[in-house]
Amino acid sequence: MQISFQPEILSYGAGARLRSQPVVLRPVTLRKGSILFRQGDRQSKLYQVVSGWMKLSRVSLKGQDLIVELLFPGDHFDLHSLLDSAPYGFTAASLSAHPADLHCLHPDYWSNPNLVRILHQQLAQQIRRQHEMMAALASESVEQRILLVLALLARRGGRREGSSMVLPMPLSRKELAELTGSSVESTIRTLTDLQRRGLLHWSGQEFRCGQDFLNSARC
Amino acid sequence: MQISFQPEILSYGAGARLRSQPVVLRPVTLRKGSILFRQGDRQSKLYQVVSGWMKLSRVSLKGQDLIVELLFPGDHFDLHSLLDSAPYGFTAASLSAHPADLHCLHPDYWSNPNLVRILHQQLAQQIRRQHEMMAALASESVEQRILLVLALLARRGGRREGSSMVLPMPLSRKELAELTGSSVESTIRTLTDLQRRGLLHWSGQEFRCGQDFLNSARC
DNA sequence: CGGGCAATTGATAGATGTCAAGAGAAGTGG
DNA sequence: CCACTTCTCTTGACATCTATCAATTGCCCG
Repeated sequence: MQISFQPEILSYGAGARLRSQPVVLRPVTLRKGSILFRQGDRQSKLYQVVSGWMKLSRVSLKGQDLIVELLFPGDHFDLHSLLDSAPYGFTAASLSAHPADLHCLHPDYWSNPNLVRILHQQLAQQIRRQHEMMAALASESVEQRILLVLALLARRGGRREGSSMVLPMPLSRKELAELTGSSVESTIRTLTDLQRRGLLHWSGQEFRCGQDFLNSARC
Repeated sequence: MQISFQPEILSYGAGARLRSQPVVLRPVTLRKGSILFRQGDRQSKLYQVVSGWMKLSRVSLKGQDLIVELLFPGDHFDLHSLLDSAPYGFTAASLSAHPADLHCLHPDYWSNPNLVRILHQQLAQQIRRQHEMMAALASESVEQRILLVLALLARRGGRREGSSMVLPMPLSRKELAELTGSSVESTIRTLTDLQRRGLLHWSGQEFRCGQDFLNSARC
């Protein structure tokens, strides 16, 4: 079952049209779980997520994957590989359970002031989310880290239903573990524990939990 | 004893001189361990580290501090608070054992293309370091995380002496713990363990270790 | 039908946080 | 200059969280 999710594709304003150039170079479609580029690749392009979700992940010394960033419709990547021209520090792929549609943008994005403003905004928010995740990884329990991810998903794709929140869970258990920096087993144990305590319910790819429960993830 | 450390203060090129405006608005001097701004403050200025070290830290839910970024002479901050105009997400302070000198830069930095290029470079490197640290926090031991910090200090202020590296350790044990996301006790235990195994020696604020030992921290 | 993968549960070991206590260093005030 | 306080650094004992290993189930896909 596909989760409906209204994309917030941003318009680039008059700047692009005035120069009568198309901003979108070409569309890209990814099957579920397929890789767009790999850690170490050298080309640096600008993509925008149109539908579906993308994950940016790196492998650690021990061969474990860590999802460094989760991308939603409207998000651009990779912003910082544009700033320096170093090779990609991570692998970009669609989530294992969902296909994704992307736009590969025209290389002269820097001449479009509207787009540049959007990119700067997204870059700053990305850094803030990373700080939050670093703090959580450093000093909080697996439960708190999962809560943080749930709060993120609620912000980006959740809807209220009475006093509870319904949020999409496009991630497999393995991906959720890679995003929270814990093992699959610990992640599952924590989820079932939350369900047993009546704080969280799920069916298929939808999670449901109390509003105040999510708020306890605030930093 | 003060550690000598050659600052790599970058020149801003002809752009600033051409407009015959001074880039440096005013100098700032911080005593050891004093706070420049706090998490939640709303003013967003651009500073450059001239001498000494700065730390950017945030407090987690449990009241623990985590050092999110360590700044060396030549580094600018806070770059991403300039991009959006949200309040600071962390507290900026000099290290507890060293004073620091800063430059508060003129607010029209965006019109200086040379400076913008430098800022973009530093921003990208900062994000890459954060990804590295996130991966380390998620899946590596305290020893590996300390090694990562030592490698960083070696890159930024170390010197070779024969086959071994001598590197400055401006951080107190507490700060080193906050930077590696572990408790002070675990940090100390790991350090003494490394010394007992003959891999690391220290006297005062200088650490000495083998080159190949540091290389084992590479990702 | 069979193979492979995701999800789940149990048992166990190991790493690390927490608490407690003491030594040393540094700052402060008389 | 000396007592006093305060903070950092250090070590030990212990509890607890979480990774790891192992095994089972169920599902999807060929």
